[in-house]
Amino acid sequence: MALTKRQRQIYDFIAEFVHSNGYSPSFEEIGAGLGLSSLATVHKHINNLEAKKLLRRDYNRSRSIDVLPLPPELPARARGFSLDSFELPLLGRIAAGKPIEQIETPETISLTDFTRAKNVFVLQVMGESMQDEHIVNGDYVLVEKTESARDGEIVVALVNGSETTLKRLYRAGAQVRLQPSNAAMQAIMVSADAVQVRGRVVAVLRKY
Amino acid sequence: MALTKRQRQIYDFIAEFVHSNGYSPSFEEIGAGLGLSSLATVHKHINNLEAKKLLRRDYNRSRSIDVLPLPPELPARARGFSLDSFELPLLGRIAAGKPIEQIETPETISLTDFTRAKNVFVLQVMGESMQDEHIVNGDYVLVEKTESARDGEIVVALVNGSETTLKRLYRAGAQVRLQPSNAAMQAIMVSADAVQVRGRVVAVLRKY
DNA sequence: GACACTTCGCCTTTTATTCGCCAAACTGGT
DNA sequence: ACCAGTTTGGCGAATAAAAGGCGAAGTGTC
Repeated sequence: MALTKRQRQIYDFIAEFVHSNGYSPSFEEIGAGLGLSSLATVHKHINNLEAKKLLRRDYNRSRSIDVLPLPPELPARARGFSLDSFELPLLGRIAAGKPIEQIETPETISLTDFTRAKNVFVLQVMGESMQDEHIVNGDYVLVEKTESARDGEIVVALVNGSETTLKRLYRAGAQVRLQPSNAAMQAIMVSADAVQVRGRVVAVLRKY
Repeated sequence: MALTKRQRQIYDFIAEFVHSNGYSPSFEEIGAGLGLSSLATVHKHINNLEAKKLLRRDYNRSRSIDVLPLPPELPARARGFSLDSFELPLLGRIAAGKPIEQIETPETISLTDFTRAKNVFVLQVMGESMQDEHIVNGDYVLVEKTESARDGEIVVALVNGSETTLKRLYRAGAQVRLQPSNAAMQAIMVSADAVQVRGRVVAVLRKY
């Protein structure tokens, strides 16, 4: 009993609404958000979603919708994911205290840049070892799988076949310096052949 | 049994009051804080919130309201993924010096969380005003367009109709505190009606 | 006896329910 | 490939019920 596209949109809209407002939307707001002019339509959708156990609500109660968790997700591979346009408008630049500087030619920022290569994976960072780099506990790093890295790049490295770490890599002759980005921590010097590069960090993502 | 808009405001007001005063408000203070002239109205709201297990109090006792915690919000992961979504494998967690902790059930991290609402735009951050937040010069912030924001969220705000800034927003009665995340900078206090929220930051992205 | 909470009746606004009707999208069978 | 039947998605309007609000009089604590 899977969701239809439209049901999916309704569910997403409600979940998003609750997430950002802290209370549930009225039928009218749902309709407005999805371009529906009749509350009857909204009502029908809500009933369907309730029957599918994705929402719960009290009869005739205003704003009483509770969003229930979706059933566990299928592995991404099994679904065939599309790399369709994944672009967000880049509206301008901002600095505290100054108005937004409008950009003449509206650019977009594409998140597909990262997947084009198709050998990108994500790691969640624990701890504060990269704090001087402004990468903090809980952040996600997008890592491009590669065996080579250039000097100064942040890499995921396997040291002595056992420890995997996230550090900046600098070559120094036959040696390699793995430099953490935390003033309180020490760099590690190891011979080049004891280090295997697993990938390099191409982006950092933090969700609020 | 979700909250209505007004109930949410009442709850937030009481929680904020207790947080900043250390004791709970009288019905009159609640009424004054929310523009209610009748204590009967306040009373009704308190009863409703009590029925929803968000407050607890003793019958007929002054200032006896206890604020109960809100039910936990669904984690983003449990909320959304769309079928044409675009996801990257989340392989594990990493902390400098420790091996990658493998995740039992390979999760994925979805970037479509951000586009679902479809009213997301991007701003590039200039300057160091958010450095304590680990948002630095050149980073991109993904901003969800919205007029309302909850306490403590990072928002894009228009102040006095002219200045647009990126700050954390805290309500304090009829005033609003805009808090920069840089110890060297001062917070701004302005009356609530001089501030327009343009959007709230949902994610930070940094490209290398 | 203050003061703060409670209860009552009544009103307005907001929100949900339901009914009938139609179009488009899927489903299964020859 | 086509037809029939079912589900899904959609409209507007009339109806009904919560939710939000008021003032005033009553009641319980300190």
